[in-house]
Amino acid sequence: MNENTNSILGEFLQSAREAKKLSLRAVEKAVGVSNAYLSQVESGKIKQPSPTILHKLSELYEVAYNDLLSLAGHPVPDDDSRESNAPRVFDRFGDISKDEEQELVAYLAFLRARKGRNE
Amino acid sequence: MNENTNSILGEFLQSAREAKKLSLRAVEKAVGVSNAYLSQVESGKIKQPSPTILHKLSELYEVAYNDLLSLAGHPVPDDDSRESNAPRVFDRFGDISKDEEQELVAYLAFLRARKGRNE
DNA sequence: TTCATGTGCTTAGTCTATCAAGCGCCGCTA
DNA sequence: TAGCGGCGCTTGATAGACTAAGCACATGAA
Repeated sequence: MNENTNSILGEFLQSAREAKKLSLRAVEKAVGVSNAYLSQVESGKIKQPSPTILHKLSELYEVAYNDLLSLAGHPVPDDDSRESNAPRVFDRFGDISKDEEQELVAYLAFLRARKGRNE
Repeated sequence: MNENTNSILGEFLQSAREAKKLSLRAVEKAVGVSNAYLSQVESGKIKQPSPTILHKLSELYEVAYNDLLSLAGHPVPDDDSRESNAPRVFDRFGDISKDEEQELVAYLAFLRARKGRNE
């Protein structure tokens, strides 16, 4: 009950990294996650890396983000958004009212202003 | 710098809960998340609840899990299918980055949640 | 040989999500 | 009036994600 070398997520990530012929430090440089942490994830010591980190790795390794989410034990969106017939809040970006459009425009301006200021 | 009390995720979740006429303790009972924690999420004190919790809430409140992920700032798996009918509304801005699009989607959710509550 | 650089790994610490316990405030009903 | 049960909220503690620093081993030059 103690030794967990069997982390499917860890093994999967290690395979993907080696397939790309990348060292832990190369990955650290590429995605901004410490090699120490990556090592622990691959060895199964860390069980649930955040979606943010999984997303970065999925892009680097060119594997499906959904798969990593699933392997990490996070709920995967498409899986059961179909199962429950929850009304989608955005049925698609499609029908946006004039008011909403105006607010979104303002908000986008705000986002860009803020981004320009930091960094 | 930031003492942010305005959390879009928090307001959205509060709107959804009140729309269902549920107390924090009722939600606690339903999904197994402490009312203390729910209170902090709604007030914006907690920034990034785990996908697992967001998923449970999305089912209870009958809102899209993807939307909650987005509001919480977690990467959302790309639905490549909707790439094609990207919102015409934003054409005037030229290119919108993925990040920006995600923030706009989140903000739209917030707008609509707020409208629903004041109605 | 010696030095330099790259590798995976360990450890100590920080930060934050999450919970258990308990507070004070209401609206009841006896 | 007292008391009860539900309400939102605060606080202290715990667990686990994540990093900085450094260790030990390897390779390959000078």
